[in-house]
Amino acid sequence: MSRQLAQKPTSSRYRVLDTIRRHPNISRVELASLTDFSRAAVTGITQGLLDASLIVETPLADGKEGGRGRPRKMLDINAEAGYVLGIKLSLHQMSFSVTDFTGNVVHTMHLPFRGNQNCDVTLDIIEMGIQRCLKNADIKREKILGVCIGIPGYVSHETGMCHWSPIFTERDIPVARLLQERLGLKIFIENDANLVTLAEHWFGEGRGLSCFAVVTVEHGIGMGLVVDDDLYRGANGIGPELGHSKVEIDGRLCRCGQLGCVEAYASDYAILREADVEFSIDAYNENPKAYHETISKITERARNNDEHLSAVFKNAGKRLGQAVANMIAILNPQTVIFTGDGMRAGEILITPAIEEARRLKLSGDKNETEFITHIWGDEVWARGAAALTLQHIYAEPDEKQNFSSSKITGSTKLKPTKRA
Amino acid sequence: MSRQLAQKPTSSRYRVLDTIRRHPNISRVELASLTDFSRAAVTGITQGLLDASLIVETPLADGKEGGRGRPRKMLDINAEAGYVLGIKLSLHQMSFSVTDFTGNVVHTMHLPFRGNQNCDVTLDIIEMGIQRCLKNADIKREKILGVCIGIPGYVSHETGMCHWSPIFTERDIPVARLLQERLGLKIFIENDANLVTLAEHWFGEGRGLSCFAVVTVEHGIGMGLVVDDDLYRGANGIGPELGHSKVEIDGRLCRCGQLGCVEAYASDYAILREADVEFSIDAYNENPKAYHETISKITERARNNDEHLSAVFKNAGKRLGQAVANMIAILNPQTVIFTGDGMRAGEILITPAIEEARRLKLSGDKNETEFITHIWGDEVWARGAAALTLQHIYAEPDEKQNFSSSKITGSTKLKPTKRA
DNA sequence: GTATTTAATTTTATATGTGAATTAAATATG
DNA sequence: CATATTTAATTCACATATAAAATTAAATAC
Repeated sequence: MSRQLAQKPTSSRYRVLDTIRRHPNISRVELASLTDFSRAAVTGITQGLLDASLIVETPLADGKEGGRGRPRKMLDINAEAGYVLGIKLSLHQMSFSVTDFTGNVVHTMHLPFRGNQNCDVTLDIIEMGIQRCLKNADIKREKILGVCIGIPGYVSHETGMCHWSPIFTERDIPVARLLQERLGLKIFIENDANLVTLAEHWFGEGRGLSCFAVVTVEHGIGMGLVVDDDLYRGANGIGPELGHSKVEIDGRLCRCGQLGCVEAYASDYAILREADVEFSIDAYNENPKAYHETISKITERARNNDEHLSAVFKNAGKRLGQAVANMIAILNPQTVIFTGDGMRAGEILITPAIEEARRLKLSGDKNETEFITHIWGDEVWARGAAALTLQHIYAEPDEKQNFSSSKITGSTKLKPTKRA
Repeated sequence: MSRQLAQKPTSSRYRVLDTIRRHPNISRVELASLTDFSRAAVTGITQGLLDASLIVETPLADGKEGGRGRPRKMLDINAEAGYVLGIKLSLHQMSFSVTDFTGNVVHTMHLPFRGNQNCDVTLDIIEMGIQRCLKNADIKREKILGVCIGIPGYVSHETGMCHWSPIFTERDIPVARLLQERLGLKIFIENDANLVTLAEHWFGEGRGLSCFAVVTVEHGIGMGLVVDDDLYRGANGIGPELGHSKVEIDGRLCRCGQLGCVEAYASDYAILREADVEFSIDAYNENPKAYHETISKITERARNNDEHLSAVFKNAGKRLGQAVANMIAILNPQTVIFTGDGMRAGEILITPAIEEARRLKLSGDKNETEFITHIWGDEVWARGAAALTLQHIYAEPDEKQNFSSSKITGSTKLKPTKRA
């Protein structure tokens, strides 16, 4: 069991790279004060990173006027130091994205796909998709530092196992190991909501926050949690969940078989059910495309003041707010970020949710939890996949220069043989 | 703002001390393998700890037969390396306990006390109590390594501030600083539920678990959470809570002013209310002793099959179980430990709670959350206070032998006058 | 009594860091 | 315009923590 990133990494290399990432166009002196390293140490560490081409010296950015004294030499992450392949599995398609070393998406590709198939078939498609994506993006395989796959369901990042997912018919699949054997690339897997959460932390509304929750509203209600600047992964690597907390004991039937889960009130299938649309709970699996179209149609009608439908959305929102209020009452995060496809419904769902969550909040509470809604682009999960992979790359030890090569590399950098 | 233990400590000293604590009567070789230090490093580090008298060499414990080869020299925490003073503030009394360096309680003392008084008065009593407790225990002040105070309410360990507590009339009191100034001792403060949680982690049912929740049932419903072997302290240092999560939207009135909180169903005042006892919500503050006696009486009657009362307890338990089920659905901890004074009600409250929590659990879930009930002794919080203080002591750097004492102090430590 | 085994320590080497002094490269000033 | 000043970055000397290998220590097995 190759433990992946069991501890939050604290190597000097990680700290410096992470600080440069969060403060682009930074000087060594600023780095020293932000990282609490001495200037001397920063010189050494950045030299190593420059040698490895992970960072580059860049001109002083506009607006940062230089005063007196020796001008600062600014540093930045080298976007071309390598690339990350992010893959998202969902029930109706696979998405492939290549991001550069700063987490920017440089190429995206979608493959049609029917989930809930045999594991080998799915892995075949993934493998094929990776080849095609790299070819389309015109990126050499050697430049890929890692592949990260976002999977809905119970996924343990640490062990690389997928314990259960709607994507696979089997349980407990060692996805990371199997793909590593097929491809010879570093493979990471993670729950899809966690990837979104990580993306918010690195690039989105969670920047600078050390304790916040993300609520994703889509086909189901997902959740991610950052605690102490780290993803909360719960026991056995199974992270936090919101969808199956109860908003009404023994209430509506949920697709999990339980009664009263918030998903049974606020997810898209629950909304369809309340809207009296003739879709069964399994309709999504049977024809995801038609399903999505129906959702869009209904959302549009609710927006246009269809009385019944807007009441349905409002009530779904209230129920979501109740679940979120409970989560806040328990965890007291700084901020709750709402995101996901369901945000397309916009105010008709989220405004009632936030109102209800505020209404149920302990009054007189000093530390007000802040609510943010964030309509994500399709590439958010890919940036999360990049962030997760880059965390690992940042944490790797410097690869020592192999001085034994051919050329007599001159004296400049060679240490004089120790002890005269 | 002196940050207290912002990061989980990882100094070699901490790792070794913590490992010895968790594995009493351990040899250096075992230490090396458990800590991942080399044997050489362990020799050095333990030597330093022996010099500082924080650990001692002890004879091989029974049952650990020595085979061939050089016999192991076993190590243990030196119980007499120093003492910790733990103080618990509650509305009707203050408790003072002295624990030794292993966290064993060596002396306990209670002072009658009426909470909700002026801060200065309370601090006076604390100061007086500390003096008296040390005298009674016959422990010299110099042997006290730190004082840790458990306070109900919103307490930030990191800043030493008490933002709100039923104990004080004022808000935002820098308790740690004020007492430090009065006493010249290291002062730590922490939420009382967190101390119980820490005690479970170090000494109780949480040993060896890295992610578990503690639910305390007393006058209110409290909660503590250990994530990744560390106390979860939420945003602004305000930790997790369970009491004000809702089990019925717009249900019963809670003393917090909200409707439907689990406290309004399962705490002792809620039980009194349901039992139709003529106690107001404020009765506790007015006469805690009589209040406790009433609770005991009612509990006894319910145990003896008073039909109405046992239904009241059963329903309270179910409500508690519903809140716990939601907490589990959200956080997915390995284990939930029930504890607190309310455990005296025993099966008539907790059995229905656990049954209800199990009933509402996502079925087919691989990782079953385990439920444990733990009837604590009165000294649990004191051991938590000890654990918290010892964490800090463990993390301190070794105090270097001061070689400069009498002999020719000379130039060694003096900085040369700047710039020759 | 000697070989073997296991534990602990010592020795030597190395990595990583700090603080002080130095070097570098600009602006400010008389 | 030469020089002082300022700020950034680097180099140097030293401290510390750790590991790997060799050595010493203390027991049992034969």
